[in-house]
Amino acid sequence: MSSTKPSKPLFALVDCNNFYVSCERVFNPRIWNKPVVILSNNDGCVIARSNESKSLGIPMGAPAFQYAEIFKKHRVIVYSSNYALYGEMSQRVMQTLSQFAMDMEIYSIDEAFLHLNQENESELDPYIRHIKQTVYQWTGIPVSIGVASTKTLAKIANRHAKKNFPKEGVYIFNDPNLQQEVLSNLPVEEVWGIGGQISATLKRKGIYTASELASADDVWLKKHLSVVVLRTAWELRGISCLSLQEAAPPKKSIVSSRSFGVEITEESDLAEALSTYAATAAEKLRNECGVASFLEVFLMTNRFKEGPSYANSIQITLPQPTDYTPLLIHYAKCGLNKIYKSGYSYKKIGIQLGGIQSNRTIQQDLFAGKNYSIEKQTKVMKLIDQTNAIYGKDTLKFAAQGIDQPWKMQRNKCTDHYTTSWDGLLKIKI
DNA sequence: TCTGGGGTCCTAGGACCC
DNA sequence: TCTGGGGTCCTAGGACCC
Repeated sequence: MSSTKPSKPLFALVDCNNFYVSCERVFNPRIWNKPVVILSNNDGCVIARSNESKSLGIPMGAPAFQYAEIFKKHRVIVYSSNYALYGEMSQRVMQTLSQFAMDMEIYSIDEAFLHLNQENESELDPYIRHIKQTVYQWTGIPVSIGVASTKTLAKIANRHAKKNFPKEGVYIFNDPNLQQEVLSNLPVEEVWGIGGQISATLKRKGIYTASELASADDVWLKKHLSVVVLRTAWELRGISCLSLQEAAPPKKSIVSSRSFGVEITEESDLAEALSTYAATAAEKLRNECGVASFLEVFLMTNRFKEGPSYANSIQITLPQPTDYTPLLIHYAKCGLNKIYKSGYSYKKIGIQLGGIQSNRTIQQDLFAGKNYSIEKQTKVMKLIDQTNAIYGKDTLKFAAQGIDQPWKMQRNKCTDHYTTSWDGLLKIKI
């Protein structure tokens, strides 16, 4: 028998506190300690809130127009979302975190799992606090950290830290009795992976808390729900079923869609918007070094509005997998033409690229002597991508995307692009 | 007037094959 | 009277996440 015992995995979940709000606060100390909310595209609904806004009872996802009174009454500071800023701040946080762990999974724009070595227990707590402190010092972003033997438990530890130890912002599940107590008090729908439908089924079975889910019957869970829920139950028991995904797996599909600033009726306007989203999706596709083998166009009227409604989608198989924007625009417009019906006011259009494979597969055709034009296409797109990367998005774009873009989304309260544009640099008055 | 966008995984069921 | 059975692949749709 081998003498080396495999060390038990230990996961830390690092989660940025009120991330979008915190990003804004880094560049604007005047909004510290004040209620702040960040709105979705078209300034539609609330997607991030400061603690002060949460205390005012403003829920996540609240339509902004329904809360206009409350915003006014409590002088809530309202911003449009500034994704250029948030994306860049996220990179800074992730880069900082990468110094502290051999293995790390970037789970979302504001969350990362770290794989910790099984430290001496007395050293673990100060180490975690050191990570938190360093991220704050280097980026200005406050984070909370939860540590446990599985990802699902680390999520719970993190939430527990945020809720019950906001000052420290750190919680480690290292006492089984305390862990059991936390799980007993945690409603099952707050467990990671348990949403509305599943929790409703669980409650019909008399399972209301995380600890009841942990001790539920495996066979029943598998039969009436799924292996996903079964895995979650195991994770709650401390058996790690979800491993760290260090490298982001290649994307299987890429979506680009937006609601319009104003509703539009003409096919020509829809085509402009669709071409723009096709160009965005194609750029993402090239960043992934992928080519798409089919695309889907979808189109819809305002689902919240009374009156005639229409929604449709169409899938188009491309003659050959490609990442070439003009071709994707062409086929997207063909799709639009097939599903467009006049007489409706449209609210949203979008494109999904699917059947994504590595672009190396297709480049082999180069050597076969056929399709030599692919080489040209690749050159052209590379040039455009590089130009836009250096001089800013849309420095070069396709005529099909339109000039006036009347459909463009509204972002009336957007802050400057402090970190990604020369014009956005902070100015200091002396 | 005004209600986001972008992903993943799993499962059931149909098509198809031998 | 009589209508196999088992396996695989694909797709649509459901559920969930941030």
